[in-house]
Amino acid sequence: MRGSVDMNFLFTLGELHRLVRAYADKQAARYGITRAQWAVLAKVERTEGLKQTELAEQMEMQPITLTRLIDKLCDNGWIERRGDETDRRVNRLYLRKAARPLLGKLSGLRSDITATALEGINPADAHRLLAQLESVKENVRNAIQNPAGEPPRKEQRYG
Amino acid sequence: MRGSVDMNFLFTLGELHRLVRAYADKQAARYGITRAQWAVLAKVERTEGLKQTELAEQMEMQPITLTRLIDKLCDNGWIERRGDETDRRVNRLYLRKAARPLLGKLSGLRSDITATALEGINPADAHRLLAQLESVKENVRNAIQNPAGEPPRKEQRYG
DNA sequence: TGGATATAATAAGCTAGCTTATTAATTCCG
DNA sequence: CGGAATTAATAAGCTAGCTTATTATATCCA
Repeated sequence: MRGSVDMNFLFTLGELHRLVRAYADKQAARYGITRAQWAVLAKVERTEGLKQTELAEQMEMQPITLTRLIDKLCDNGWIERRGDETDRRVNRLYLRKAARPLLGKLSGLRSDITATALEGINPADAHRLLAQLESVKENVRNAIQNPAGEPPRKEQRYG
Repeated sequence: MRGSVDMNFLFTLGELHRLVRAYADKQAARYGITRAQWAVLAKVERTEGLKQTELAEQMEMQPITLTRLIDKLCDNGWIERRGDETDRRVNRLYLRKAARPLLGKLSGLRSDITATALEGINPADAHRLLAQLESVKENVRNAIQNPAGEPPRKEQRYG
């Protein structure tokens, strides 16, 4: 039995997230950016040319949530939307030069925050922790897509 | 070096939290409550008579955030505020009878959600995972209270 | 070919976080 | 005692999530 684990996993995650967000937002505010916007910027850095829907899916968020964050990143001149050449519904996202110095600073900040958060946990354990979090993510993603009691649906297609 | 861990901890936590919140909120909506309100209700169940400030501190949230959640729990008749007898600034929180059946259902739901999330992780590993998350919480709480570069301040007192 | 359906992005309005400021009550101490 | 400082709770207004609905464009198939 998971007994005592029942008591805590759901709410511990929420409390931890609240603390980490507060801490990261406070640090990132020095550079005029929030943690949520930073996450988007980091994804665009890693994979330029993504569609908004693709990015939203990768970040486990709804497209409308992403739209607002992108609005702010564009307002600050860090990224830009470019229309897709063959599908006029689609925007693709690219870095602008102004983002470069910021990205350098954020890279160092990410290391600092991670080191602070994981202090006292040895590298092997930290690695396993991350892997377990990814595993939990996968479990929850599956549960959302295939709710218990409903048969798993096939991939939807046009038509 | 933590190398690859740098890449992922901060944002993985955010993505996991988003997924779990979406999942838990969808489940809890069947009972007319949100996950955030549920967390407050569960704390009050465990420790009746808490002051709002004490509860906010335990939940790692700001008092004003808690005020709003309590408003809704009171509106629904699940808890009530009672003035402290010796300090008229203070509200203390108590369950109302109407919360009992709800709490029973939520208890089962919590087990289900935890089981879903931690599927495939054996109990010993799940236990260690929880302990590590608590440890990370402690690290971040300390970092917020004693920012690097500033000397740790003594406990503040009246006067 | 053209209507039904699907998709991409966004708008409106909600919850839940936050910071900063306000009000009422309490405590400290000169 | 009485003023200064502190604390408890809340208000106002922001960010970032969400659901539901809208608009424009693209695809499928009869």
